[in-house]
Amino acid sequence: MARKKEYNEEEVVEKAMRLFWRNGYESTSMQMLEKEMGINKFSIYSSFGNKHGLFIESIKCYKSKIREMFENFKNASNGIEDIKQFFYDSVSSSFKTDEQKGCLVTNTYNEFSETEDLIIKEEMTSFMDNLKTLFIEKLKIDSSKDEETVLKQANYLVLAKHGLAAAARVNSKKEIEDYIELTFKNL
Amino acid sequence: MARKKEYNEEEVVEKAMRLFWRNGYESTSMQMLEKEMGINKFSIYSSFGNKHGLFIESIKCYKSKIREMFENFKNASNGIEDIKQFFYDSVSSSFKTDEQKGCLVTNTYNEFSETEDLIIKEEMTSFMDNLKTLFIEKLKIDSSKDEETVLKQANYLVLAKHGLAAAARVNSKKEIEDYIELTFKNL
DNA sequence: ACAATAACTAAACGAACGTTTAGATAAAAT
DNA sequence: ATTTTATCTAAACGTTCGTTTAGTTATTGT
Repeated sequence: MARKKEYNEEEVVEKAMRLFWRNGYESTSMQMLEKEMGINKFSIYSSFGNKHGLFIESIKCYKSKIREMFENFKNASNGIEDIKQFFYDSVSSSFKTDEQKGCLVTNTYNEFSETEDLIIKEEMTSFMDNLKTLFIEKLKIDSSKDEETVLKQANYLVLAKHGLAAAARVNSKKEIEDYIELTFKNL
Repeated sequence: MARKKEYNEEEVVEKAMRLFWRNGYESTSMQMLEKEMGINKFSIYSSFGNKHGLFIESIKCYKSKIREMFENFKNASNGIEDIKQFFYDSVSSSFKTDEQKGCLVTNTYNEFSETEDLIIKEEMTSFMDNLKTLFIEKLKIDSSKDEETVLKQANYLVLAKHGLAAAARVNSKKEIEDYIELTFKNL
């Protein structure tokens, strides 16, 4: 055998994730990643293959970080009120620090909207489909709604969530809260 | 004197604008611009200084292209119904061709959200402030609304418009129409 | 103690970027 | 017709990018 790694892969990938979250994929250079992760290029390449591989791991890391929030959402039983709480939760990290903006998955969805990167596409689609299914589930708790209304409102909420994540990058807390309140006014 | 330019600056800047609109600023290279504009690098630099200067001119070109839509909106007198029509108008160009996605200003707003580029910031802010003022104006036509409600709804609409432009890049026509319809049910 | 080998540092790679420059071309002014 | 000068083509500039490679260091098993 030989010497051991001086870093923990899970730890450094979380640091990479935060950097990608802050700057996006293209704007984050290997040089910046070296500095942020505290290890050098050789180590990054030997652990993650290349920049793309590191990014995929970063997205998976992000997903696991927000899994708890998703579980809370899934297990709640107040219907629409839970969706609203989920909206608030999903922007709360933007308030806590002013470094992480919006949602990494949504940011990526926008940055890669014109790309043909199938791996990224799959990660995005699974996230969005999952979200829509959860919305439908919550909306159906109100049994007075017919199927068509549920689907329409689910579409609406997915786009609203998407827009919210985009807006969270540039708008103020007050503007965002006004937006969430009015979004749920009529559902 | 000497020979004349073989190209028209207004014409080539419009071609550049379409390319920036399609790909964003960073992803559009001078090489792509050469090809799309039909002139070579030297001509671009002598006419617009540099890539940044060309981009600023492209944004101005975009703004003048949508000015007509803004004028129609400004001169209409049906209040909220006009805002709704403006939302439909602002995504209609995404339907006509599937090349231009969303709104160039909003795309730029997102791409440059972390930058310190003051010229771009100013172009974005003036656009967004202008939009909000117009929304407030239209909302006030309904005199039963108090000031606070008007401001709250204006915030809501600005974010909804922002989100719509983001969503227009990735979502289907049906999803977008559902979104617009439900957005205005909350007012 | 020593050989084996994984993990480290640091320099270099080719490609692409935005930008500049040198030289050929063509049109207006004299 | 000749000179002047703006516009053209095309090659080269210096940087930065993601990636690879050569060589050093340190830890483990024998």
